Parts: sequence; structure tokens; C-alpha cells
Amino acid sequence: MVIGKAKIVETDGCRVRVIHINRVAQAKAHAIPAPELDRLARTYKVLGDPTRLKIVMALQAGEMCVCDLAAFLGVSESAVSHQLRRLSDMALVKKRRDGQVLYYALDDDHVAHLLDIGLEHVRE
Amino acid sequence: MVIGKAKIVETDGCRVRVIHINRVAQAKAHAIPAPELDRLARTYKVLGDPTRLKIVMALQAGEMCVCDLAAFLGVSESAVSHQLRRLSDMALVKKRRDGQVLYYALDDDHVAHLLDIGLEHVRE
DNA sequence: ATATTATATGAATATCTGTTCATATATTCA
DNA sequence: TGAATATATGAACAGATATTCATATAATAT
Repeated sequence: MVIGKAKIVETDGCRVRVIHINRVAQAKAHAIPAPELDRLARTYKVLGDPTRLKIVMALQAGEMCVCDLAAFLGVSESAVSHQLRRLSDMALVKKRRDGQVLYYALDDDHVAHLLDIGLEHVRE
Repeated sequence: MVIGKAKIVETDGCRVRVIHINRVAQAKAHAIPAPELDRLARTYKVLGDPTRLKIVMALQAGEMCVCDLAAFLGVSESAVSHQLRRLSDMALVKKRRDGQVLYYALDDDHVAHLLDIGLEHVRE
């Protein structure tokens, strides 16, 4: 069944309009596994908040403790702690304890690299 | 005024707890301009949604039109169009018209690079 | 011109998210 | 042990967001 250039195909019991059916098949064949894509999306999302991004940008110059980050950002220490947890969940930062003080740092060089490439794109 | 190791300092009329005051000053001094940081955050945020991320990942293999993307993703063409606009706003994709059909592609090599580094981190 | 196709846009809504406030845990020191 | 400091966590609420539906615009063909 053809309407104009697009074909109507059956996918999972739903009729869908398609123009380049082989291109769609190729995209499906080469798609990365859903769990990996989801994790990648969550990683970018975590960097996609100004407060959290300010944190990791600041950590590029070296580790910082929670209250200093709060002072730097101008938000409550509780808010910083909540955000550090989200960064930590995605393995973007790691922590080191020294007595009562917890020092946070970028988890590895990938993170700094990711920030550099993003900044390059924004400055283009 | 000192409580334990932390100092209480006055910033913008608010009392704030600080441990390494010079590290905070350094972070403030080296912080990138707010508009740039905001744009960077919005860029990551746009990549931080599974639907949009699937779109740009698919576009790594070459341009696609709106209805094919909708077929690939299993969502409405309207939803795809809305998301393409957000990707376009952040200069992550560009479009090319051929008759009635609009073909979307990654805007430049930075974007593909950004995706590669992110994927590397996730796979670590 | 009119009908058809391809995509875009606006409104509406259900869901998600970041902050604050109050409270809990962990570490040090007296 | 008990008090003080540093950070974490849970609940709650205001603001953001992704999708759908209905409608609008743009391009082609008859």
C-alpha cells in the first residue's frame, strides 16, 4: 500500500509511515543496546543542570569539599549533597574522606574530556 | 569568627560556611562566563533524553527524514519534530530540504565526538 | 486553484526534577 | 560518653518537560 512516496508499514501491530525503509532497518540494526543508551542519556542529563555542571567544572581544577562547593555555588550544602549523589551515581565524581571532610573529585579523565569537547562545541 | 575548622564568611549579605577559602576564590576566578555555562548545560540536557539521544545516535550513520525517524523510534512524527527543534536550537543537528522532505544530520564532527566520548565513559 | 503529502507548532497534561527544610548519620574532640 | 562538626537523606513543593492531539504551514502534483 503506497501513498505518495511514503509506504505504510506494519510495525508491532501499528501502521507507520516510512520513506526510506532500508535506512530505518539499518538504524535499528546498528542501534546500541537499550540499557547502554539509557545510561548514556542519564549521564548527559546529569551534566545538563547548571548547578551540577558548575560543580564538575570547578572540580576540573582539583578536589573540593561539600561546604566549599556550597559556598562557591551560593546554594545550601544539602542541595550540593543531593547533586553530588547524582553525579556519583553516574560515576562522574568520586569522593575521598579525610576526617569529617569529604573531598570530591572528577572520577577520571573521560569526564574532563567530555567537558572539553562540549565547551568546544558551544564556543564554535 | 571560627567554628571548628570552618570559617563563616559574608558573601552577598549571607553567612556561609567555608573550609578552604582560597580554593573557593580560585573556583570563582576560573569559572567560565554564566551565559557560556548555561549554554553548555542546555547542550548536555538536550542529549540527556532517550528519544533525542536515539535520534543523534541514528544520525551518526547518516541523514534521515522526520517520518523515518518516527518509524525508527516508534513515536509520533509530531514528537520527533518537537525534539528535532530542540536539537536544532543547540546546533546539534542541521536540516536539508529536498522537495517536501526534510533530511536531518549531525551538525558537525564535534557532536559525533561528544557521543563517542560519552559512550566510552559509559562502557568503562 | 485544489488536493495531497511532509513537517511544524500550540495547547494541554501527566510526569519528572531541583531546591528547601527538617532530621539522621558519621567523625572528631573534650 | 557527650557535644560539635560535616555531610547525607527523606518529604514536599514549585517549576520544567515529553508526549499527544488538533491545527497550521510548506511543497508537490493533478
